[in-house]
Amino acid sequence: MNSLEEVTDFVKNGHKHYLPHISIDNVIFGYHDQQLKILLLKWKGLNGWGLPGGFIKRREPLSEAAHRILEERTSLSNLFLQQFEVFGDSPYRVKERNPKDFRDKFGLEVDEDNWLFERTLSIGFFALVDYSKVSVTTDFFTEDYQWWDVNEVPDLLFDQNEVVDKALLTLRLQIYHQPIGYNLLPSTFTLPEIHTLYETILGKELDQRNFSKKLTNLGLIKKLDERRNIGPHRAPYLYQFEKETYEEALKEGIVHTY
Amino acid sequence: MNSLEEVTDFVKNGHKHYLPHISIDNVIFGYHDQQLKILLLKWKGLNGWGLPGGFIKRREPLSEAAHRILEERTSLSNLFLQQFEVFGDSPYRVKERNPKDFRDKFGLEVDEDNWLFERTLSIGFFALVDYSKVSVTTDFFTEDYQWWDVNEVPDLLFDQNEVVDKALLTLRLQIYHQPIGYNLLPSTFTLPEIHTLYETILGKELDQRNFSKKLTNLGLIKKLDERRNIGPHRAPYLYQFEKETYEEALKEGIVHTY
DNA sequence: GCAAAAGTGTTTCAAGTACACCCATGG
DNA sequence: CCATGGGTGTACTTGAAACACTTTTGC
Repeated sequence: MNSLEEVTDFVKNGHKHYLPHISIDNVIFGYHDQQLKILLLKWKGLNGWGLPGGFIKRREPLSEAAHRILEERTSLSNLFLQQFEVFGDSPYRVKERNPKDFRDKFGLEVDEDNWLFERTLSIGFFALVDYSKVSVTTDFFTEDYQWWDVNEVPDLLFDQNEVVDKALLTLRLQIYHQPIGYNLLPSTFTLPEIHTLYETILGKELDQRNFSKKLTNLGLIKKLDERRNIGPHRAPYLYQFEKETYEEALKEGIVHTY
Repeated sequence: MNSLEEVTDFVKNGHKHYLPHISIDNVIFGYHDQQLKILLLKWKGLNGWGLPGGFIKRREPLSEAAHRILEERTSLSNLFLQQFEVFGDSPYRVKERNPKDFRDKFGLEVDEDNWLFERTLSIGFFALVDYSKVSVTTDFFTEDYQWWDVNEVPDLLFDQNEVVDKALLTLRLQIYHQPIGYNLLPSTFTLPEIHTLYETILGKELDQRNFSKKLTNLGLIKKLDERRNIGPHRAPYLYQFEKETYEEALKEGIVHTY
C-alpha cells in the first residue's frame, strides 16, 4: 500500500474488504548473531514506534490473515506463527479513535464514522525468524523500520508494550514445552549456536553440558560428521534437527525444564 | 432477552450496541458429585445444542463482556474465566450466515445485510464452576439447557465441538501449572474430594498419597482440626486452601507434574 | 606456545513414582 | 464384627543441577 490512490481507497472503502473492529498485531522476534530482537515500524504522523499489523479480509481465515500480514512486511512465508491473546481491555482498546488526528497527521480527509476509527480489538500473534534473512517493507503509513533488542523496546503506540510483554512471556513459557530453533537457525548449526539461542531467548545462562545432553536425549538434534571452520579455534561439529522428532515434539509438547 | 420486542430490537439494532463480527463463546465446566460437565443450551429453531455465548458491547472491555455473558446465564460473578483461543479458520467461521434460515426458524423478518449474518469470529473463554450452585437462565433463542458429561458431548452447532475440545485441552494443560479448585469445591473440603476433582478433570487416576503430599508440600492446602461426618465410615479431615499461596501460584505458575 | 573456543562425565540432590497395610466409623 | 472408605511412610528410580579439565585450531 504505497500510492495515494491505494491508501485513499483503503481508508474510504476498506470496510468493504476487511472486517472492522478486529485487527492483528504481529510480534516478530528476530534472532541473529546472539541477539533477540523485535521488529518495529515507525509510523508517519503518529511519530512513534509500533508493531506491524493489519486487518482480516472478509472471507479470509484468521491464521491465513496473520500469515499474509507477516509476509507483506517480511516476505517470509511458512513461519511458526501463533496467536497468544486478544487485547480488548485497556482504555485504548475500549474507546473510539480520533479522526481529527488522522486528518492532521496524514493529510487525508475522512468522515467521522470512518471504519478505521471505530473501536478495534487486536489479536496478538508472534513469530520467530532469523532476522538476517528478512527484508522489511514499509508503506504509506510507515516511514522506517528497526530491529530492537527485546530488553530495550521503546515506548510504543497505543497499548502495544503490553502486547510485546505478553508475547515475550508466552515465548519463554513455550520454550519449556516446545522445541524452538527451526526457523531461527541455519539448516545445520553448531552446539554453541543453539545453546546461545536458548540462553538469549530465556535471558539466562544454561549449563552447556546439561543442555546438550538434554537436546540429544530428547532426540531433537543429531550430530553430523562435518565441522564448521571458525577461524583460529577448534572446529565445532555441525548438528541438524531431527525433523520427525521435532515435529512430534511440536505437536505433543515436551515435559521438562532446561 | 425474553420478550419479542427485546429480541426484535436486538436483531434490528444490535449492531448499534454491540460490536459485529466478534462473539464470545463460553465453555462452562461444572463439577459436582465427582463429575465434570459442560453447560450446553438447546437452540430453538436450529434444534441443536450449542455453547452459551454473546456479543461485546461497543464500549465494554473484553473480559467484562465475557463475565457479563457468563453471569447472564449462570448468575455467577467473579469466576475464574480465561480466554484460550480465537476461532476464525473453520469454514463456518469464514462464510456469511444465512438470513433465510433465521426467518424460517425464528419467524423474524430480517434484511439480507443484517449484522447477525455477517461473518463472525469467536473468542473462546472457559470457566470453572460448581454446577450445583448454578441456576441457568434461558431466553428467546434457547428453549432448554443441560449439563453434559465432558466425555459425552453431543454434536454441536457450527464449529463448537472444536471449541469445546480446545477448552478441555487447555484446562488439562493448565492444571499442571495453576492451582484449580477454589471455585469448584466448598470452602472446606476433604482430601478425597479434591483428589477426585483432579482425577476427574485429568481423566486419569492419581496416587492418593503422592497427591496429598504434593498439595501439602506446595503449601496450597492446610489441614483443619475438624472432620466431616460421612455416615458409616471413618471421618475424613477437612482442609481449606491457603489463600495467599493459592493466589501466588495462580499468578506465578507452578512447575511440576502430578 | 598461546589464546580462544569446543567437547566431554561424574556426582549429588530433589522429585516423581510405585506400592500395602492399618484405622475409624456406623450399622 | 464387618463393610466401607480414610489415612499414612518408605524404597526406588529418574531427571535436574553442579561442576573442571582436556582438546583443537590458527596465528
